[in-house]
Amino acid sequence: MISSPPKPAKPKFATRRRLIDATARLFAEHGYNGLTMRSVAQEADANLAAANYHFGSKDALVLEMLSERIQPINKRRIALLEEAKQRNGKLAPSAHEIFHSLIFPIGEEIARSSKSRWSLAQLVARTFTEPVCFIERMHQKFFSQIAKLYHQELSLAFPNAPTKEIHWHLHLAVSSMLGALAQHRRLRDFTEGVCSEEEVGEMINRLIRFVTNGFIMGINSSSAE
Amino acid sequence: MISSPPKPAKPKFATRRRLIDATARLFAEHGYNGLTMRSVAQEADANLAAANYHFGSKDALVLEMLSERIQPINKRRIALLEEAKQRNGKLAPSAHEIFHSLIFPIGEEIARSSKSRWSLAQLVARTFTEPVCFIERMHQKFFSQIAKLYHQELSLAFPNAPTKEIHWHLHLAVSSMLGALAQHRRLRDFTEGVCSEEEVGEMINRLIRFVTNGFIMGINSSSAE
DNA sequence: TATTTTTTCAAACAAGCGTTTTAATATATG
DNA sequence: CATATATTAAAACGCTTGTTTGAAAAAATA
Repeated sequence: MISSPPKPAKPKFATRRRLIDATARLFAEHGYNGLTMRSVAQEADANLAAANYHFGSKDALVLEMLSERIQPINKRRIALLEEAKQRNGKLAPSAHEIFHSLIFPIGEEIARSSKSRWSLAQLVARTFTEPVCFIERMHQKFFSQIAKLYHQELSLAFPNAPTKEIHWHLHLAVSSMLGALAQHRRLRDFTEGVCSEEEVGEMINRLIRFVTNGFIMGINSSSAE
Repeated sequence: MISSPPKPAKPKFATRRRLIDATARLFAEHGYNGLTMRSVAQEADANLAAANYHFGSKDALVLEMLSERIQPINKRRIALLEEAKQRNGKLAPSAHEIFHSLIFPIGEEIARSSKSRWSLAQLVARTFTEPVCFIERMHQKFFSQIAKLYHQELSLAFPNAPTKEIHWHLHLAVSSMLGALAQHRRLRDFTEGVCSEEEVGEMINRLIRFVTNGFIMGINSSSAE
């Protein structure tokens, strides 16, 4: 018994962890209003009061969960963008590289979250659709700066395109990305079983090409005019 | 007083009307779970029990509202599609005509609903995002057949493209449409005031071109390979 | 080991939910 | 006008919500 582990896998913050993970799953599936403290407690196998003890309120719990899931994705986006810029030397990254850096990180995270794979896709999409005002504010805090960055980068890639055109098409591209993430779980139904939502990588690659094509064609036809 | 109106604008179904309209506004803004019977009653300037009296339940009320708003759009879609087919004679409609018939009717309805213009855009988008199961079922009833129709039409327009590719790209196109509708109200913020959400017609036209380009380029590169 | 701090747990709180009930009122019909 | 029907209105019904409480249990510290 001497070789028994000195610290028996101490579950110090285990409850906190389980609460956040349960919140992520339930928020993705039911949205903010459909998520209840009791459902979180049950899903996390914790007491009803645990969430309020650890986070103070429902809002704070959801906010904590969202920033934990979204911040890494944004960091990876910026990293991939920098990578592409350095790879190309002084040349501006191509539209495909830019949209790859925008969309690919979400695919990575979806693949990483082993169980209930496409719940993260729903979660990201729901961040944009949820009407609760504090989520809107948070999303603005998380995404307004990164949107500015992408607009800037696309302006360098398409120096002849008017600023307004870039704004319009970037908006369409981002909206398409979010729509595709939100609708991903319906892929099988929508295609009558021809396509499966298991193929996350394929969907991400197709999505990147789709918005890249839409963007390039739209920008070119507007500046050619 | 002889010329007084014989029927003083009898408000027979006026309450019913106001209840449905209020439900549409509140459902678009807050979703199913965020919509309460009390908020509907207040918005419609009616008694709390009125909605249950006229419709029986919250579910029935929302269902009635949804079918009333969505069915005309679908009918217009089919009409525009038929129109394009007859205009082209034996030739299959182009991708642009097909996606025009899919997306344009929503723009028409948004323009028709004078006040709170983009609430219908949110409503349509929410129909696809809402997690409540009965809405999913209803949406399936309303949209599965029309999805089949569009797949069929696109197969005629692109006879060399594999069925799976058409399914994938149609799914991406529809997702993009829904994403753009859901995000439309954020256009001004997202573009830092450069673009305004008032320009519904412009956004619809841009959206049609965007998804048409994404679809055509994707399909061509897949069948060329 | 004794004591302090942190975490869990069951129970209860007021507030809001959809729905029902019952009576009053307006409208249409004979 | 009288009577039957349709609609409105206020109050209450159980039930669920987020949050709080106070004591028990566990963990950490000394």
